[in-house]
Amino acid sequence: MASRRITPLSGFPELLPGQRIVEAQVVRTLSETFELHGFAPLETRAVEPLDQLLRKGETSKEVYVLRRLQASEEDDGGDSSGGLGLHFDLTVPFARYVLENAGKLEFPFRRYQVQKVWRGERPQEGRFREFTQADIDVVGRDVLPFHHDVEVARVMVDALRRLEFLPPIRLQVNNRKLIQGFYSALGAPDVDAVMRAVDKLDKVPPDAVQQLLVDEAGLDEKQADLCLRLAAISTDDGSFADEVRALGLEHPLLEEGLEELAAVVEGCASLVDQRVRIVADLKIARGLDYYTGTVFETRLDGFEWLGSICSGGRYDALASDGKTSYPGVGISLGLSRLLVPLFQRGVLASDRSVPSAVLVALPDEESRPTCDRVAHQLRERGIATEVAAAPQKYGKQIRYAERRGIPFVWFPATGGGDHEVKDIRSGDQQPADPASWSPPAGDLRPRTVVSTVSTGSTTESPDEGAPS
RNA sequence: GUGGAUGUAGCUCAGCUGGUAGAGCGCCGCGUUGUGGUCGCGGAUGUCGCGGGUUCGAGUCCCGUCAUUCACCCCA
Repeated sequence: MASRRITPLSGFPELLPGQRIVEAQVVRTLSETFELHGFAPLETRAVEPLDQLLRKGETSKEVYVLRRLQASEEDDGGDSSGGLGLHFDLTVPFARYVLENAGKLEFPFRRYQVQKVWRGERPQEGRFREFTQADIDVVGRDVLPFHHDVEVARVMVDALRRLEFLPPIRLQVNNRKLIQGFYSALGAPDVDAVMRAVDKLDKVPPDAVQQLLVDEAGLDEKQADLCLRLAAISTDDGSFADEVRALGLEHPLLEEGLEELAAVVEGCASLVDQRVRIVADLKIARGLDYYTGTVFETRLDGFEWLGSICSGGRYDALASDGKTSYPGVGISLGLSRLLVPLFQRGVLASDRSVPSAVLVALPDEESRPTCDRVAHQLRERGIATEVAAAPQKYGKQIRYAERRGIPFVWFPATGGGDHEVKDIRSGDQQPADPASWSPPAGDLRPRTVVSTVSTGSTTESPDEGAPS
C-alpha cells in the first residue's frame, strides 16, 4: 500500500504532550472556577441542523457541513432541516438546548461549556478552523435581571486571574443601548452602519473611519465627529458618563445604557489588580450580532494583535419558542487563541512532557515485581509514578527521566539495603520508604513554565492559582 | 473565499549570476562495565515542503499544489 506523505492540516492545530498538559490544567482551573460560581457543566452535540446554525443574521458564518459518505443525492436535500453542520460557537447550540429542555431546566439557568467548535475561515496565527472555546452563560425565562451582566463578567475575570501565567489582561466593556441611543439622538439614518464603521477603529485610523461614517453611514461631518468623540472615551471607572453627557445628546436608550455600563464597571471594580484591568471602552461594538446591551471584549497586554481572546454580551432574544423568550448574557473564552500562540512563541511550556513525578529505576528484569510494588505504593498516595522500561545502566535511566522532566528517580533496595530517591535537578539522594515518602507538593504535578522572551528569564508559577 | 510573503537536518539558520548539501545547538556512541548533567573524542543527520516544467545539469529559474504567515472578510 502506497503511503501518502503526511502533512499538517491548515487551521487544525495539534499540541505536543507537554502543551496538552498545560491546556488540560487550564481547562481544569476554568471548570473549577465556573463551578465555584455555581455554573453547571454542560456538553452539547457537535452538530446542529443547518437551519438552526444559519438563523437570522448568521448566514455569513462559514459552517462545515456534515454528510454521510454513502448518502445519495436525494438524501441530501430531502429532510426539512437542510442537513447537519458542525457548530461554529457554543451559544447557538446552547440556545437550541434551552428551548429543547426548557421544561426540565430551572431558570435562571447557569451553565459552562468547554468544547471544540469549527469555522471554515482562512487560518492565521490565533485563528483556526478547529478550536476550543470555554463559554459561560446565564439564561432566564421571559426576563433576566441585569445583575447577571455583572456576574458573568466577574466570573470570567475570576477565572482568568487564576491563570497566573497570563500576561495582564484588559476587559473592555461597552453597551449597545448606550451607543444605539447616542446614534439615534444624533439622527443617524442607519445605526448598524455606524456601529460597523466604528468597530473598525482598531485597525483603521480615525480620519478613515470618519470618511466611512460619511460615505457609508450617511452622517454629516459634525455627526461623524461626535461619533468619533464618543468612541474615543475610555475610562476605568464611572467617569465616562460625564464625558458622554458633555457631548450634549439625550435619549432614553442612551441614559439606560450609561447606567448599565456604569453598573458593570463598578460591579467589577473589586476584582481589579495589577494583572486585571476593567475599562468602559465606548468604541467596542461587536459587529452585527445578536447583542442588545452589555458587550465585552478582552485583550492581552503585549498581544493586542491577537484581537479579543474573550468576548460576549447580553442578548435579549437569542432563544424563543414564539410564546416564551429566553434572554441571556454570556462570555466565551477562546482557549486555542489564547494558548496556541503562547506555545508557538515559547512563552508557555510545561516543565514535564509526562505526568510522572517519579521514575522507579529497574536494576534488572528479575526486580520488576519489586519495582512495580514500589510504584504501586507511591500511586496509592497519589504520586504519578512509572517504572523504567528496560534495565539499562542507571545513567541511561536517569537520562530517560531528565529528558521527560521527571524530577525524581527511585532506586529500589537490592540485597537488603535501603530504598533511595534522588532529586535529579539537585543531585540530592536520600534513603526513603515507599510507604511514606512524598515529593514536595510543588513537584506532584507538572508545572506551567513562563519564559519572558525578551529577557530570556524564566519563572515558574503553580497552575492551581489561589486567589490572592 | 480574495490578494501578498515565506518553506533547506529535531531546532535556529547559511548556501553568490544554476555545477555533487553546510554551521551551531540538539541527538547517538565511546572515554566513564549501574548514578545523568561538565569536558574530550567519534558518528548519523536531509525525498532542499510536494508535483510538474525549462536545462547537459535545479536547493537556486518557471508553473501548480500543500503548509506557515500577513492583509481583506469575519471573529475566539
